[in-house]
Amino acid sequence: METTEKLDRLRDDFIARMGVIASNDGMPRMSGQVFAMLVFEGEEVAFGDLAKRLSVSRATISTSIRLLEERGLIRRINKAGDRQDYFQLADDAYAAMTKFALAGTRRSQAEIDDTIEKLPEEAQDVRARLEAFASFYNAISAALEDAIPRVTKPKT
Amino acid sequence: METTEKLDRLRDDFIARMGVIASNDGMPRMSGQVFAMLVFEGEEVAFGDLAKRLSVSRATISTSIRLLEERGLIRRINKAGDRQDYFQLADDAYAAMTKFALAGTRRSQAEIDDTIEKLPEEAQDVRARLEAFASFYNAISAALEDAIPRVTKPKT
DNA sequence: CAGAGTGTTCAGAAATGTCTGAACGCTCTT
DNA sequence: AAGAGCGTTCAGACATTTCTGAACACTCTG
Repeated sequence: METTEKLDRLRDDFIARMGVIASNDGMPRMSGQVFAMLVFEGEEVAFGDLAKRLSVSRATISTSIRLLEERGLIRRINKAGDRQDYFQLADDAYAAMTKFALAGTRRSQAEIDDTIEKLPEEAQDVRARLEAFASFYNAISAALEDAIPRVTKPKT
Repeated sequence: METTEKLDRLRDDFIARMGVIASNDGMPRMSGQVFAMLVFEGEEVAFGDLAKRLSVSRATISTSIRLLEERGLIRRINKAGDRQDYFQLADDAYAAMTKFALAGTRRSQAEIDDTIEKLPEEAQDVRARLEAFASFYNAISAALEDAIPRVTKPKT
């Protein structure tokens, strides 16, 4: 068997799995697959190739890419003399991913804190329980924060 | 205004928000709402009351509860002389939640590692990129692991 | 300037996820 | 035994998310 063919099968399998993982994490499956493709390839991949190799319409690629760009996970490259857009993993994709998760836990904590503030004085017991819940999100946030430097690409 | 009414409004608002948070985290909205209700109430809540106060069928409560029990977030209580089941937050609900998230990141890492193992020798560059991806999940896993003791309820 | 190629948008189709109502097995009461 | 009340299951209704195809604006080429 060709080593190229083998790599192709492996890549497709990898992409499929990452799609599932993405959708478990509350993210569109397709965005996970685009991300996986870029991880696997390393080199810049053209917009049109993404659609072709993932067997999906250009419209879908467009919206998937918008999400990934918004989160700072990929970057768009404009090659001079080529009308197509190319894409590549962002420099600090993993740090960006962690920061995004962190923003989520912070937001959750803020929602709880907001409820706590509105509680009447008498509801001491409710307050204590909500504070425990908020502490949980706080601990997770702290953990993610600690992780950021560890996932950040060391400067070369 | 009655302080009880105010609490009721606050509770409903809290429950609604936690439903949204749950669904953002890739978990059924209803499970998040049941969880929120139990956090807010503190005391045991009857199966029937959950359905009534969340305006949802008993079937829905049954499946929501199954999920929460499987994840170790709540516990079921059988009161002698009462045919209804009651529910309460599990002792270490937040630790269980963290462990569940940890299991997810570990699984993701394992999927990547599995692909890495199958890579042919020649594909050094692909290997390096997948390893970076796996390291990311590894760092997050480590961070969550560190968080477990911090979210665990201190023994009284 | 006409034509081909690009990425984006959006209404609607398709797929997926979630909720319900009815049927069921169980236990307790009468 | 019969009946009432409980939690579970599952097919189907419903709602939401995700994908597509067509229309569009833009740019480059001939």
